[in-house]
Amino acid sequence: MDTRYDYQALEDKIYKRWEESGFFNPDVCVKKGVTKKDAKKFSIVLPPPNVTGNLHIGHAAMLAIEDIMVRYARMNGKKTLWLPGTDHAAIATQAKVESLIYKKEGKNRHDLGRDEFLRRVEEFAKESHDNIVRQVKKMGSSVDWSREAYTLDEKRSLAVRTAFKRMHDEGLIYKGARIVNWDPKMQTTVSDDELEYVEEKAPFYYLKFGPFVIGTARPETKFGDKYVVMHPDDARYKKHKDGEKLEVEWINGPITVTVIKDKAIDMKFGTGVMTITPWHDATDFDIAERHGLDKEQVIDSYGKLLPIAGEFAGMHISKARPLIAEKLKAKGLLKKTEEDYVHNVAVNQRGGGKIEPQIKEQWFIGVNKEFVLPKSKIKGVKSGEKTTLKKMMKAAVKGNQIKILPKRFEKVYFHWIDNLRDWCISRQIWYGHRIPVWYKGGKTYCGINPPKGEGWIQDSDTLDTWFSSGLWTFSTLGWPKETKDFLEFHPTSVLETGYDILFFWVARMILMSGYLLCDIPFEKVYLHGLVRDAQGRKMSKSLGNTIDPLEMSEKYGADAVRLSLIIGSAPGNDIKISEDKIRGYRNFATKVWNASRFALLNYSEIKAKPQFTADDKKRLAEVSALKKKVSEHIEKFDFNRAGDELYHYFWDVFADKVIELLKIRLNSDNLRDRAAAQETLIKMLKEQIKMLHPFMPFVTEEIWGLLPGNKGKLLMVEKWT
RNA sequence: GGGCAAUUAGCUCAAUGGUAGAGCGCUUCGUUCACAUCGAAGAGGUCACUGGUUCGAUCCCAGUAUUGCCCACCA
Repeated sequence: MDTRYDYQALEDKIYKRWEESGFFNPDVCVKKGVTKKDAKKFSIVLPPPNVTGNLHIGHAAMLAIEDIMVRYARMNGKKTLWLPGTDHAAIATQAKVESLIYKKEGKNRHDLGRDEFLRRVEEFAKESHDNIVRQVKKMGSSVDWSREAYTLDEKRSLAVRTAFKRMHDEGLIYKGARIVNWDPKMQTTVSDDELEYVEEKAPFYYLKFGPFVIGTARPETKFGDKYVVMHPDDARYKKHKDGEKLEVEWINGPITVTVIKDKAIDMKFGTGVMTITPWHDATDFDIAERHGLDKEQVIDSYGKLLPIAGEFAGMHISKARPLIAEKLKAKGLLKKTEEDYVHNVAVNQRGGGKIEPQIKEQWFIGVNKEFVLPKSKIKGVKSGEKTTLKKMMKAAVKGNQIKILPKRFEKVYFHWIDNLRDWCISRQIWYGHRIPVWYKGGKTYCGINPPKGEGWIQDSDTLDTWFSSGLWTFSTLGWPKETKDFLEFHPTSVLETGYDILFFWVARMILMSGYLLCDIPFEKVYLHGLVRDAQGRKMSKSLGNTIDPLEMSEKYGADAVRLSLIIGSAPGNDIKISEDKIRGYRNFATKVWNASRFALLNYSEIKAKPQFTADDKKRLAEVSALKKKVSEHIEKFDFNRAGDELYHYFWDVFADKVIELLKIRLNSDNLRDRAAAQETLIKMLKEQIKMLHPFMPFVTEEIWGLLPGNKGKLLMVEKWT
């Protein structure tokens, strides 16, 4: 046994042994007798990484946490499935490939055409996938590769089309002209959750509008204005009655406007009066809907003004804005300009442009539309009783059927549902699941397979990537077929992911599973924090503070990287990491190795019957007590404390005290005493190696195989107790 | 505007109703003895502040301050 633990040489070899054993697959475990046939299940799906490139340190944290749960469950005799896969990440992947191609060849997707472009994306996705698989393996993740899935593969596509059709036929999915977040750069809609707000400084104009003064940062939207809105309780405008008509001199001449009273107006903001642009603003759209007002388009999909803008038609809004302000000024309509007004501008999170709200024909999932669950397994939703997606999503968590940990995120979840609007699921991008709807003449057909007959044209839109992710807990198990896997492993035991995708993903899974299966997708949700640098800053390429888990694994071993991501951060809190911290845990791995080496060097087959001292018994009892504590912590998802206890017992007590005290007795002439010392040492070590396995699987597996009586055995399927 | 969290050693963070812990850093000493990727010893903290509950509060409660995050909104 070498002085040093050579993780570089060993980790890949160990992973290969695990893979070849087949024990990542629960069926093999049953077949080979390491798991009982009727054992309880423990199932978890891997949150599929996007095929946009490499795994980052956040993925490593996720893999470490999940692997601890999975290895613990497996060692406890559960029928354990950890199902891996990757996500096609529609818009993110398309944006990435588009930009790569543009940089390299100066071409955009339209230059290449849909087929060729998709071929390129697939090529990129494949490479990215292979890379991800390599990295997942490198971290020691005990996932069942035989069941690997991709959100865009054939089986998952069938699930998507089936889900779409069922929701479409129920009327939950509908096509409608509603206001959406339009990204003029990517030329697609994005959902509310995909927006990011950035502060922007812009001039803020106060304009004379008949007897009123209105404020705006966007004069370019004002061409179609013909309604002026104020709060019904606003005393200042009491004399103006709802529905009153006024003649007003405006940008391109006199217009007739109608007074509207609506409670959405904030009396304290500006003058308490505003004009509305229903086509280009969500709040305005809602007001217009409430009062049945006309909606007019002013800006086109590319951000250019339409003929309604008169002389400004065809001009891009960014260019037109100052010119319009000038014209207003010349006409004496501009009362005041506030420079450097700070407001938030919505931007497409996925590398897109500034959002221009537009009214568009899109596909939506109606979250307030009533339907009936035939055979509800969700507490709080009765079979045959009317419910809505919103109500159902709430009920699943409210009844404690799904537990979200840490518990504070339950509130966040409820709050999000309260604010939820219909989910826009269509995207005008090419990479993704094509909407399973076909048109011919005036006819529309929605089906799992294309309609028979000539001349049908499929809807050109694709689905929001989260539509397919929402099905992940069961599409990966074979749904819509009632497979053995599906019956055995669904609902899954735990869903573990970062709190940043609680809405995007966790909530959508509850929605999909609830409607399609009348059941919950998972029993528990454990949310981990975001990984930050030693100063608590977000890791980003521009800050240059990223820590690459692969590079760190090469340098210090995957076990060290895993421990550094687990220990020292409380559940749900952000995880701080630094190279120093990783080095610290590398030292621990070396410590474990050396202590084991010492135990082995001092082990011999002694015939004498060991005569244990009171101290020996006390130590062995200590280790049992430790196991109890560690088990409790793991079951409560408190991996930090479990790891911390193990670390300190091993180092401070076992290595520094116990071994030192046993040294004399290990050379004793009293054979019975010597045997007792040896036994105590090996037993304590074995127990600790076992307990450490979920946390640092590589070094412990290697040591296990070297311990007496373990030749050829695999620690990963040893019994925990 | 609403909500959530944090505030503990030089730095980054844990834990706990009974005069505080770790990693890294720092100081001193120590390598024939598993390990210098080490060991031993040590310095370093009115646990943000103010009240309250309690025999006792860093921990529970209320308030204040600062920081961070989430949601809504900014016409």
